[in-house]
Amino acid sequence: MHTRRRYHHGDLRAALLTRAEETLRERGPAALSLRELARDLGVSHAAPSRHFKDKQALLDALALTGFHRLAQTMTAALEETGESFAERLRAGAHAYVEFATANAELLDLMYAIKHAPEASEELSAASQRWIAQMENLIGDAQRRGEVRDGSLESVGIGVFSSLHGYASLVAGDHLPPEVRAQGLDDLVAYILRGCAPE
Amino acid sequence: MHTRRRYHHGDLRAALLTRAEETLRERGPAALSLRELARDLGVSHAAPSRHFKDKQALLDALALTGFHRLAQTMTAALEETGESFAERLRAGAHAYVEFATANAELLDLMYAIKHAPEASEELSAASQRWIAQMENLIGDAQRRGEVRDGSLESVGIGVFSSLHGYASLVAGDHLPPEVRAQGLDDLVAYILRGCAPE
DNA sequence: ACCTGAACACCGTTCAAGT
DNA sequence: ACCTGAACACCGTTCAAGT
Repeated sequence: MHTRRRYHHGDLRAALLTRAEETLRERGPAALSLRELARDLGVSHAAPSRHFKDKQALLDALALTGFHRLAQTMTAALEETGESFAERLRAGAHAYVEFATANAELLDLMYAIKHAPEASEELSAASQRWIAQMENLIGDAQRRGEVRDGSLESVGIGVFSSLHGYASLVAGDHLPPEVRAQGLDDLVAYILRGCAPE
Repeated sequence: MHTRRRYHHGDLRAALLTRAEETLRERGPAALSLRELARDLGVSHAAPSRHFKDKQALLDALALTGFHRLAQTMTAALEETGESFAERLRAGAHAYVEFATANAELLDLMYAIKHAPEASEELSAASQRWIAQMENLIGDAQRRGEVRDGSLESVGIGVFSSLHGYASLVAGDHLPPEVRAQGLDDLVAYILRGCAPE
């Protein structure tokens, strides 16, 4: 029992990320401090630097885990639904908005402007993965004749923008209550109109 | 000449906001420090607290100036264009995206989740002003028969979401280059389809 | 009214040193 | 490899005191 944990409880890197996400969710990004994380995990304040070269590196890693979880959520949601574009879009939209509201601060971090140059490559790849996911969805629907012709980009840009914009506005609590109530259903109907064949 | 400025150069509050926006733009939000602002303006580090009760209050005030400038920009853009919905939408979309790219960090701040409770009322009022602006635009277009019937909210939600989402994605550099090139034109066409009468 | 100066309790980061 | 302890140069905030 005493050889299992050498200095701390096993995997400091993972523990830091987990704890960081908790405080991010509970007390916001401004409250995130490396020293406090170290204190909470019973480790010296210099220990985190073994795993993250600086604070930004930890934030970048946190954002990356967010994208991975988002991709999983989306995939799971799309597997559990029907084949029609309307059903798949609705499922995807619900999953994205649910993730956004359940992880509002993390979503902010994921799409934050300031990322370290080293991490930004990995991060933008991750952010473009769900764009690709949506593009696949659109491509399939085009082949089924449920979405208008045109390049994936030209049809997709509206879908990404609508979904991301709505999720951001809802997560940030920037929509008046009248809009929020029926909002997602209205949005899906609007997206379907924007995608409908001519 | 020596009675004009007592301790500093006249209006510390305005000077703080101006300087803060400069460093926000040039070095990002993490680089914003009250002490450095005070140093730059040749004033003691405790002076800012006379005008902003804490750092968050300064950030909130900065976000508010952003909303005011955005509203001005939008109004100006809409005054210089034609009467058709297509023209007005295009003008508004261009203005919003231009503002977003020219003030990317500020936009992040404006829509940040974490605002002080006292300021959030004023801020959400400001954020809902441009939503109202868009709703007016939509209402006018409905009366002209250029936009489908339905409540302003149900038609508007798609327009806000699309515009805000696209602006955020572009400002944050989260769109692949292929998409960015023709993106705004594609987006406007998509929004028009989503709004078109049945 | 508006600002200063000192004080307090925090930060992030680095680096020799320990195991 | 992984972590500690001390050190350095910063922070935000508060508060008596000055003009």
